[in-house]
Amino acid sequence: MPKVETFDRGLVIAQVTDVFHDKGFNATSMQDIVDATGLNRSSIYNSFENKHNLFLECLKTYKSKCNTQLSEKLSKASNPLESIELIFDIYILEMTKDEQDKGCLIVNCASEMANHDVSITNFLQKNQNDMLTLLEGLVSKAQQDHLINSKRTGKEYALYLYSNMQGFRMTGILISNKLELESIKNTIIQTLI
Amino acid sequence: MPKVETFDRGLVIAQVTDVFHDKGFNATSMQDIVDATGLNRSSIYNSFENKHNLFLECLKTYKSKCNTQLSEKLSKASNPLESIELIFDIYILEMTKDEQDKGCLIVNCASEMANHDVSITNFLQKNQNDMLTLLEGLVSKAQQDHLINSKRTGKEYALYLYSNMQGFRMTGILISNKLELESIKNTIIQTLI
DNA sequence: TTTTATTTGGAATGAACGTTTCAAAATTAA
DNA sequence: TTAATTTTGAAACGTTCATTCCAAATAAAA
Repeated sequence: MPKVETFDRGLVIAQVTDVFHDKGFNATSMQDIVDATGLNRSSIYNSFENKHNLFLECLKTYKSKCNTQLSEKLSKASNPLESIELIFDIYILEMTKDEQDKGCLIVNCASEMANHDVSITNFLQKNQNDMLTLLEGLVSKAQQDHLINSKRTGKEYALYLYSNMQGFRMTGILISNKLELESIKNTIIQTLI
Repeated sequence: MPKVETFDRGLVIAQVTDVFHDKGFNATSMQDIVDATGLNRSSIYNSFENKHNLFLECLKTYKSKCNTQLSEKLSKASNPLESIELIFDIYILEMTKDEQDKGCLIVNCASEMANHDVSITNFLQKNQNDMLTLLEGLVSKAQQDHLINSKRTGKEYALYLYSNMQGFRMTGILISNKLELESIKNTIIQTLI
């Protein structure tokens, strides 16, 4: 019976994500979103409820796309230490692609909205847990293979790497020099070996 | 001849900084600032020109207060490696003081506004240079005293530490567990010794 | 083809935004 | 005490904000 959505939901989310990624949540207006998508206001509200929900959906899609891209690349690594290195290589590639980086949507969101909005904070907590679990798995496996030292537990190194990933993404906003970024990466890895 | 400002400019800046620190630039309204200071709109505009200028002044005051606090504490360190450790200890103290941390005003500002506003970007660049210079000085001195290894140059370790400081401040927004934060700090330092 | 459910276009909503205006109040130098 | 100069208070400015409304357009089901 009903008329059906004519637009490509995935494309729209991608377009909106670009805007949010560039300007952040608060500086992005509904008008910006209308302009970026070419959709009518009504269609946006009809399909995404409101700005907040739309942002949350962008966040979730961004996360799952990052995870997909990550596991694709990591599958090509020959060992878990190389996997960890690859994570930073992916970031370096992204940061040096454009002259100035927008940082990580999720890190930026944490800086802007953590502890202010319940649903956002929940998302960030869950994202953090997922990342820590992934990292701990990699570190533990690498420690079993004696690729990473055992001065600290897998949990501790996971936390260290997680903190470094956030710092790395922040640093990349102002520094886009490949050599400097690679130096940071190598120093981070140096701790593990 | 003139009537003179009756309010304490330093206090007002401190009050406004609290609001900006908590909510960020875009989510803070002039009404929030009026409420926080008890001043009249006119007085604010008369004394600080506009919201943007006011924010910039908060940012600069925040930076210089941090630097003052930093050099006070660092002067008590018995050697440059201890100084570096103290930097992270100060952050840990701040992060665990309140249940949930607001992060670093400057890191948050970088995430929200870098590469969007010229005067802000200039401030951030200058702040980054100052921090890197300070860190390089500490590392180089510590290397001369054989407190820090020479696997990498002072510049490289400074960059590593700078990136880690940003990550540390971001991590502290969601994690306020002292043991976890100390573990991260110790792992960061482990690289140097 | 008609019915039914839904998406659209475009205008309108009221609230909140940063900023301005201007007369009144205040203070110091003359 | 007067004159000069600035800060205040309170209201108003025009603009933009997120969101809503409703009629028109649309498309699948009957």
